[in-house]
Amino acid sequence: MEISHRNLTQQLVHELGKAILQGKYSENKLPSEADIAKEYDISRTATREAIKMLTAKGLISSRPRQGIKVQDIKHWNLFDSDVLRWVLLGKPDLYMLRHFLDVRLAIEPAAASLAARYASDDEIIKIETSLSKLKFEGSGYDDTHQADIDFHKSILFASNNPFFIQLQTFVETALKVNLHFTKRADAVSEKEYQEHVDIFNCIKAGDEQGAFDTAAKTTKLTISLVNERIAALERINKT
Amino acid sequence: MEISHRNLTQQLVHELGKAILQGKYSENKLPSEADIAKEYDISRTATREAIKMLTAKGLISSRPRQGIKVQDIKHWNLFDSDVLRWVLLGKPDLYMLRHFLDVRLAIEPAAASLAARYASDDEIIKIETSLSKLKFEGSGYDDTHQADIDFHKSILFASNNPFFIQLQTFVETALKVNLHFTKRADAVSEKEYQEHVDIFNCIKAGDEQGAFDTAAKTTKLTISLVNERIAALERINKT
DNA sequence: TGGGTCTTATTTGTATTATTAATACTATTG
DNA sequence: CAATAGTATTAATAATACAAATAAGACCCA
Repeated sequence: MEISHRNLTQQLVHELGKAILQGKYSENKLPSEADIAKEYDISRTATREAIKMLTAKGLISSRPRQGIKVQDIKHWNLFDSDVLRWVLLGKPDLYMLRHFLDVRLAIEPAAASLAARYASDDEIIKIETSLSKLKFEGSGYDDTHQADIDFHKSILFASNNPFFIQLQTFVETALKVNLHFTKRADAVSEKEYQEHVDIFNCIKAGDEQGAFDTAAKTTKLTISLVNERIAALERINKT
Repeated sequence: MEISHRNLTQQLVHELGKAILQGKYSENKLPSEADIAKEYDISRTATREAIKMLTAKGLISSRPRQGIKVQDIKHWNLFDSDVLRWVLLGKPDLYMLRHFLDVRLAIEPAAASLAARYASDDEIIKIETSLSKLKFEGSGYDDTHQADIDFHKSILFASNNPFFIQLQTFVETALKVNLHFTKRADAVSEKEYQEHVDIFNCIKAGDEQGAFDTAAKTTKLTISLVNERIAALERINKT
């Protein structure tokens, strides 16, 4: 196999990352460095650097004489956006989507609550801007969903907590990948828009509990929808 | 400077990680690969591999002719336990502690709630075991706190959500580092123990809302303590 | 003078080769 | 049979050379 030009190491990281997450390597054992280098027709140096990057992300480990092994999932840095993308691309299933939604349910109400307490005027304006883009009728599907993503990101940013801020890319990556598979024809509905407005109003008013509750309500609704789909799927599998 | 033998790359990753987080590199600019290699008396190959690992963790970026630069904090993988350790060791301040507690407040009640729904019998037993070690009077300070950490970890594990499970090392690292700075003479108090018991009982009974609330209550108490200390600190700084 | 283009120097990126270190496996020997 | 020494495999490190990218300045021309 060959990979395109420009940053061979980065390319290989991506190729191997995807391959690992697709379960391409049986028994969690990768080929030796030399074999990988040969397979992708690049030097062992570049190969080793790619291996090191994947090691840093917790995906693999390598020891002399033992070779390169895939680590247990509990070591994977799932909050690394690369890893997350590979996971979601590798197994785009409803269960993983629910797991992810459960994290959002933990994160986003908390972030909204913190935003209600700490957001600066600029940060409030940022949230409001993406909210207005969400409403704008003439915009296309992609723009609307980018505005949706920006809305969530700006709330995380406004939390003024570096951990939540770091989760911006986490949420963005997951939302984008999920759109691949749950793409709906309609744009954001009026009801959804109203919920976003409610969240914003609570944040602007400094109502921490209200921001928490309204944000939780929105996410919970999505979760119940996914749970229904999972339940339906399981009924089909049983028969 | 020199670094000890055995896994030079790993050692260098750690040295550079700590140095970066201590703000050792002014203007966010690191020396060139060649200079770093010279400084630590290792080859450029090993240096590059260390650089790649730090790049994978989002700490730095490197481009030809431009050199190696420290990335903006929003790119750091704060949920990587290495990065987290460097952050906490680099700036052991109360503000970062509060930020971390705010994340715990988001994570742990949610995990407890999921555990109440999904925990298997084995996972329940695991939680109970660490709880019993927490109570055992004869155990020393370190053992008690390890049991405390294990209690929180076993709840995360019992959530059966890979994202929360991944946060086990996150919580463990942060709790251990924080103990360095907030070390109290007393062990876990009777009241704290009782709160842990309450959380466990809710999980065992499958009471999702109860597990959420009791877990949140415990963390909120700690947060208010830290907030008081911060407020006191700010009063001192003003005068 | 202003602005675009070319050259050059610097730094990372990649390749190649060799040597060392760690370790699983094997054979030897008491 | 068991402890030990040997052997083979693979990653770890090193040294070196060259390629590619690019920032900065030189240069040219309208």
